[in-house]
Amino acid sequence: MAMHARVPRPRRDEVRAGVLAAAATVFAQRGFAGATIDEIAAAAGFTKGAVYSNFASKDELFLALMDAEVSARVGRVLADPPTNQQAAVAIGDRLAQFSTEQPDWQLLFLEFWLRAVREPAVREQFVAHRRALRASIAEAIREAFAGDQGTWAWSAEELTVLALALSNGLAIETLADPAGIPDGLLGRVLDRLVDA
Amino acid sequence: MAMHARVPRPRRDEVRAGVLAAAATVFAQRGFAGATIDEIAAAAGFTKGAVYSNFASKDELFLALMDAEVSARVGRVLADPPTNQQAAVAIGDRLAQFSTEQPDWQLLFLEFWLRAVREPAVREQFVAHRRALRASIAEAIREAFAGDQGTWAWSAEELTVLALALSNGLAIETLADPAGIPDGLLGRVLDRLVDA
DNA sequence: TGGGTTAGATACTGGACAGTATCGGATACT
DNA sequence: AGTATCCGATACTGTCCAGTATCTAACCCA
Repeated sequence: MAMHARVPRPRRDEVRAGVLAAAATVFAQRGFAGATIDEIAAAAGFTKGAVYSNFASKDELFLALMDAEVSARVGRVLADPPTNQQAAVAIGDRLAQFSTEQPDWQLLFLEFWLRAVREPAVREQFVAHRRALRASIAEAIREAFAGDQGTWAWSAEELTVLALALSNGLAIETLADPAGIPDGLLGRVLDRLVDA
Repeated sequence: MAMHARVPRPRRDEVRAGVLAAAATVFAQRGFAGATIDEIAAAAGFTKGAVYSNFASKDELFLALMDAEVSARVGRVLADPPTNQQAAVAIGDRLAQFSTEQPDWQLLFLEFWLRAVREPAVREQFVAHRRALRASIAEAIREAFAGDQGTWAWSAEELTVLALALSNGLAIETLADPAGIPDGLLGRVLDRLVDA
């Protein structure tokens, strides 16, 4: 007669979190279409059943993932706001870090973006998140440079858009061809852009 | 006895060109994975057989498409080179036009990029194209600003990378959320970057 | 003009995968 | 303890689609 070790079942939210984490890496590695629910489940140490027990569909899993990831980034950009003249550079470096430290995220971000452009439901969420992110950064910039903005060629919003665009654009070039792109370019550009 | 109208068969290169054109729109609309050979063939007015008669696989079709598209862009960026102080702005505007006039291509470009990051064979071609493009633009910049470079904060290569990154980054933001991004930003930034 | 060749059309195959139906064991409540 | 409920595992289904085998009409050259 076999002994049965008493193995408590993982709690539901642990399962959900595990699936989300696995989904992040698998989606990033394979792309949305290339990723399979089976692989995501296996990577999380579960089976397909667990995934469908927690998420209604592949799309919903994807959206939930986007929700979680973007919220986390917004938090990181806002945390510990720089308050001196180097704020723009600091923000630039922080943005650049996202890409270099976690290239997976850059891939995921573009996957989100591609789906957002093609599917209205995804797009709505994406745009909302993106605007929130921009508003947060613009506010941080405004605070950091309080009283100084008259001398700028840019509004805080424009500078935000530029920083994000540069960050993403450079990340794209860098991820595909690291050798071709000089380091620290983002910081230098931002510095020059805010240098009155 | 039925009459047979004499319908000449389209020439081979016409078929190939038609398939490539159809592939551009279908891939852009559906993404690489979402696009089917059947749909591409139908959009071109042919059947799957015609596609496989001209291209060995879906991957090769995609690569051929990128080849054609990128070559065309390089040509357009280099054609009629601006030779005055406004060169950077002109180049910036020209790049921005690509995204606004033909958003489809921006989608394709990113789709291709995602594939390049994930698949070494694709990546090789991508990097080669990208470097050729950068070299061409850098050369054009150098010619346009001949004798003037000593005063720059950037090398021609750096300026090229910045222009491309800004172009792509801004296109990403704009395509997802046109309302949130001011017009003409790219030109203004480039102007400021080269303003000694 | 006829026979060989080319190239696109048609019909089919095999595999992959999202989603579902059902099962059974763990948990929770009395 | 006994019973109901939850939730993940397992097994299955239906569909979609890349790629292929085969066919045939148009092309081309002698």
